[in-house]
Amino acid sequence: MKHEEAKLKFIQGWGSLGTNWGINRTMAQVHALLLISPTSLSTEQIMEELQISRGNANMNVRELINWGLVRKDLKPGERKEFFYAEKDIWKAAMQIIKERRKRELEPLMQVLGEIKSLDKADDSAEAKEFTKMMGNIEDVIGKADGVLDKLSRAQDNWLMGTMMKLLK
Amino acid sequence: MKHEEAKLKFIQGWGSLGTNWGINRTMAQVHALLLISPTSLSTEQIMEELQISRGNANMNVRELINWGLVRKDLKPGERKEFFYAEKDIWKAAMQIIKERRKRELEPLMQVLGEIKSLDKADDSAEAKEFTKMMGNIEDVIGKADGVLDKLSRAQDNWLMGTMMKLLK
DNA sequence: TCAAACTTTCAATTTATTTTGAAAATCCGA
DNA sequence: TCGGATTTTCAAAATAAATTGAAAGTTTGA
Repeated sequence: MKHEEAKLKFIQGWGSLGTNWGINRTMAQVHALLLISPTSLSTEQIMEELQISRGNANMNVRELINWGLVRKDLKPGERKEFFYAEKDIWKAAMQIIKERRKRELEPLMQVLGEIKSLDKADDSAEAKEFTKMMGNIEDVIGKADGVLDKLSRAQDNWLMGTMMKLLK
Repeated sequence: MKHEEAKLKFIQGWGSLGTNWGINRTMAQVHALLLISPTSLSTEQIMEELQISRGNANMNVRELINWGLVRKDLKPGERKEFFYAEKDIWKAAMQIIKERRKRELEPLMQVLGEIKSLDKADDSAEAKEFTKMMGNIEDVIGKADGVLDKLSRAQDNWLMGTMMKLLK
């Protein structure tokens, strides 16, 4: 397979993967493009390679920066901004886990906490099942949250070692 | 908080969580509704509770059945179909992991395999970075895939015990 | 076999999301 | 401070995804 062909295929693939995970296609494609680029790229280069508008390119690069997946690379003597992606996929994955945990799991736990304070006077079968389910969900999500939290802090502590054994 | 209010809040919350994970809002809401219902529900009841059309209800129930999260519950003497959801959230989570792994990770690994067979004659910096990155990604994804695979098979083997220790 | 009960399909519509592109804002050297 | 280079914003347009609802299909009891 030729380089250009493979590159396109990868950008495509990464893009549609993103789509399945609630990440917009273009953002994932910009990420893919930066991942495989040995040098940092300007907005123009991104526009050119992906055939997207300036506004779109700008927006998605900004968002990738918010996610902590991409950084600005200011070159001396250049007024333009260049961008590069964290190349260590493991680190990038941890970064994504960390962000999603913060953005989604934490609020959900919060909501579950509120909801659980259900009127105890209501003892219908429905209300009982509901309360039970809330406890159950909170428990499982809480545990998942705990693992992800540990995992995302795990760059150099015991859990990493433990996980690595599982991964061997 | 009153039961009806809490119920609504939960259905809402579960729905918007789904949205962030590439699952359509209604499907997640139907799932939420069935999760907290102590009895199985008919299509009519689902339409009524969520204020959605018959077609929509049918489609999303079908999809939940495909995901292995919901089953038909045929009541003797009733011609209608009723539906109930797996109530053990841990099992449901495993089911989701299993499905997504099959639907997304496996195809991605496949694509990466193809892409890696890159024309070795091309020794530009770009091509080298690309090949390196493909190897890196395949490695991380392969490991994640391995963990998820083990996890989803883990109902009663060693990994479950090991994970449980991490979770304590 | 018929017909009512029920489920599924799918083209048309509605709703939500993404993208564009040009104007406004910002930045920076002289 | 000015003016060109660059980035950011955002209303409008384009695209994508979800939803409806009625027609078609299926199942079942008599």
